[in-house]
Amino acid sequence: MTRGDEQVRVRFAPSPTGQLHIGGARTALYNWLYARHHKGTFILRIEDTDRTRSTEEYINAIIEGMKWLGLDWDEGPYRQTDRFDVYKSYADKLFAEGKAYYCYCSPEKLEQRRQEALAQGKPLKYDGRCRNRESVQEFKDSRIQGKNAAIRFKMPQEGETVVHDLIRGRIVFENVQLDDLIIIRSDGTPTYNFTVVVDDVDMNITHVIRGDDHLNNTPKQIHIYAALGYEIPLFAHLPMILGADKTRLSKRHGATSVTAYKEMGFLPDALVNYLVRLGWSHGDQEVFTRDELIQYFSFENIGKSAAVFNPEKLLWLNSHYIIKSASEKLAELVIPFLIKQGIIEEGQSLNKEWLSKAITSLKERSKTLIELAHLLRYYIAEDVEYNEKAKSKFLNEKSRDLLIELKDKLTDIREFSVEEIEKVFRTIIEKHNVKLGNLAQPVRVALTGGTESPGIFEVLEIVGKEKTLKRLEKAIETIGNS
RNA sequence: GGUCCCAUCGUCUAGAGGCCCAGGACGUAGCCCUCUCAAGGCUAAAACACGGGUUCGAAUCCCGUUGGGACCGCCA
Repeated sequence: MTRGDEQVRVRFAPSPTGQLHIGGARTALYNWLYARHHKGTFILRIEDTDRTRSTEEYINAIIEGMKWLGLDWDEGPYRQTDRFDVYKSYADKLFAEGKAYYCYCSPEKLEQRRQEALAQGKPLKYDGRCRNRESVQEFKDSRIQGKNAAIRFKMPQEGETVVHDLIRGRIVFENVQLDDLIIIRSDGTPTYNFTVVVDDVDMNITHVIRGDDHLNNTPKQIHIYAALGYEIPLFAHLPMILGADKTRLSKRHGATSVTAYKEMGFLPDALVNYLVRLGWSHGDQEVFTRDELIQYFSFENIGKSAAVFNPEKLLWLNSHYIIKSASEKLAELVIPFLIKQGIIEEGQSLNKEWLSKAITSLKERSKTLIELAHLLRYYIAEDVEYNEKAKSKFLNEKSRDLLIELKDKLTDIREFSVEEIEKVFRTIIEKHNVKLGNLAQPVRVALTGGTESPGIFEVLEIVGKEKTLKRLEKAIETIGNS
């Protein structure tokens, strides 16, 4: 049995030194899709061994982000800080077997040597001066003396290491290039390259799917897997996500966290759909349901080159998903945005059916939930504020009589519906021999404050008879006063 | 500097030697629809980085050049 035939076990292993990043989210997504496609296990593991930079807050943010995206995990979240004794025992084992050694070089000394090497244009590699000189006894003595030593892993110094990457194929590394990396710091805590391997071994990970910024770490990790006596997992290194200037996506390119996109009014499905297409494709298809993604996903269709993050396309997908979403669902999602924009009070409830109807009229005009909430204001608020240009262009003597007549006629109709309202409009424009626009635009300004809105009959119906008449009255007064 | 990776429209991509004077999508422009704005429909401009091979034939395979990126930590 080879690795590829085993029950798939994959993991997403973020470090909580920041929010869940767009790039991390895509890595998580690909892991998730791979696991779901193969009916395998998806594990969430928090790599928090950097105690100075990891925070509880970020751990929560990552977990919330994963949940929001709908990427559910089957095991975990495991935390590496809970597993220090595990790493320690593996490190001791390696030391006992002569596969690791203690290093007494101080961080300052090492940094100094690195600088010198850099200045001389030499490779930045640990020179291995502690590699062969330590015996177990000497180590114990040094401990007793209170000297803190780090533990380094003995890398092979000749030959080559081949990484068989599922996306990139065969990649060969010369072992001379490999550094004897530190696996346990002098304070006794384990380092990243060691903990990943130990955890992957312990959790029986079959496929390591991660960003290709880890590609250069892979040969080193392969030797650690081997030293631990574990079969090497299969690797898939994903191309990076870049900013518009083609450098690694970072804060200066704008919003980079999943949370930020949530707050900007994006739908999780839109983000997922956008992210999945950044590097992966299925023919010409652009829009996918989750089930389709799970069904179609495979490494074969993942590209090798880095992708530039394009907010415009995300926006298009988001508007697409908003249009496709049920209004009833959007009615729930938009509430926090209405509160934030001060359109409703916290705890204030709106008639659900009415709100859904209002949203149906606005969906195709909203690229985000923020925009949707903003447009909703003229349906919900008691009053509207006029856009100055719109006011001077449409609320004037030319429209005054039409508005008065409209108001009178609307007052009399029994049913305040699109059909009845339209009849009234038609009667008036025929009588005065004007185009619909001559009446619709002034009414639009009166009802919404501006010149853009859904169909005017629809707007009237949703605003309702009482408010419509009130706003028409106010518009007529405004004309009179100007 | 060393190592590794990558290279099709502005951007995401299709393309597994002939189906490609390169297809789709976002964006851009124009037109249609129309009470406005959208949505939708149609149309247009827009790319195989360069140079050598291999081959009857190359976007596709090989080599080189150039360009970009990542990593080289007692960070992850």
